[in-house]
Amino acid sequence: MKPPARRNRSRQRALILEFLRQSEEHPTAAQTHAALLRRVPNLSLGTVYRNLEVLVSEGVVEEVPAAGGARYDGNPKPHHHFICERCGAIDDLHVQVPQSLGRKLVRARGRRPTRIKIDFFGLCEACESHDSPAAAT
Amino acid sequence: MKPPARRNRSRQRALILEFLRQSEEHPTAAQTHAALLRRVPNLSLGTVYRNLEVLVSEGVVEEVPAAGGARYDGNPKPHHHFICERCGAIDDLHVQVPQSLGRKLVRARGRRPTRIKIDFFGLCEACESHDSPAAAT
DNA sequence: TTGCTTGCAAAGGGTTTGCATAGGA
DNA sequence: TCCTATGCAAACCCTTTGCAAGCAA
Repeated sequence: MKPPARRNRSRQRALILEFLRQSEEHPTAAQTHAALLRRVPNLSLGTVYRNLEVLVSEGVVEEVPAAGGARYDGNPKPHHHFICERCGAIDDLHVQVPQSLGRKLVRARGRRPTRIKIDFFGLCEACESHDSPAAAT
Repeated sequence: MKPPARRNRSRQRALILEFLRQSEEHPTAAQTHAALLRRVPNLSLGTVYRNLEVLVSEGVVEEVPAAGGARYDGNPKPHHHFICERCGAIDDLHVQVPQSLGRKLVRARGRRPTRIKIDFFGLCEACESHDSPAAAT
């Protein structure tokens, strides 16, 4: 089997998790690093990456592949995303997934999904209000 | 406005699109490059990237952000993905999305999604059959 | 003391870009 | 001819890794 890795507590890891939990913006590794630099002046980017990997493997943080680099989500509850097609901002959504979706899939393919993630694309509030008639793309 | 870029036909671009359309595996740029190298011996990776960008901007190819690099999907019809949690393989699915999903979202947030993408996670057939009791992760 | 963690810096891998040449309309 | 597209290689991220020193248990 796989013995759960023996780990020490580390201030850095705790701060990274805290930051991701209180953040709403699904930060990248670099953003996380920049934000924590104020509190841990010589925090290294490598440490951030290493700890993100640990947190993801522990299941307390989710890695979200995105154009321009992975983003990290400190929300442990299953949820979905609303992604702005203009600025790329990601918002958490807690929409209930109809059971029928999973059932359909089982019927269609004989596959049994363990997890379903839905991405809704559209304009976020900020971009929608900036959406003046003459605006360029 | 934005005058649609004037473009020449190019053998390379045509072949890239053809390859993505006939492929079922959502290839990466590198895989696309490797596959076409047989037919265009000195095709350059840069050309592949440049053309993928063009095809994506034309809407005939979809870019799928994924861990380990972007993947490209030549299927122009809206569809969803079944992603193997073990090997990362991506399968196209044509499950019908309940209208109610979008409606719920509009009610909950006042947002109007233009597009909904669903990722189903689980084990692909190959990985499921390899899933012997003593198998390591 | 033991061995997990960190910082730092170098190395990797994917993607983009500059430039001179080749090719399509 | 005019302008787009290509090939090649260097440049650019983002991410991973090696190593010696630091810290938790």
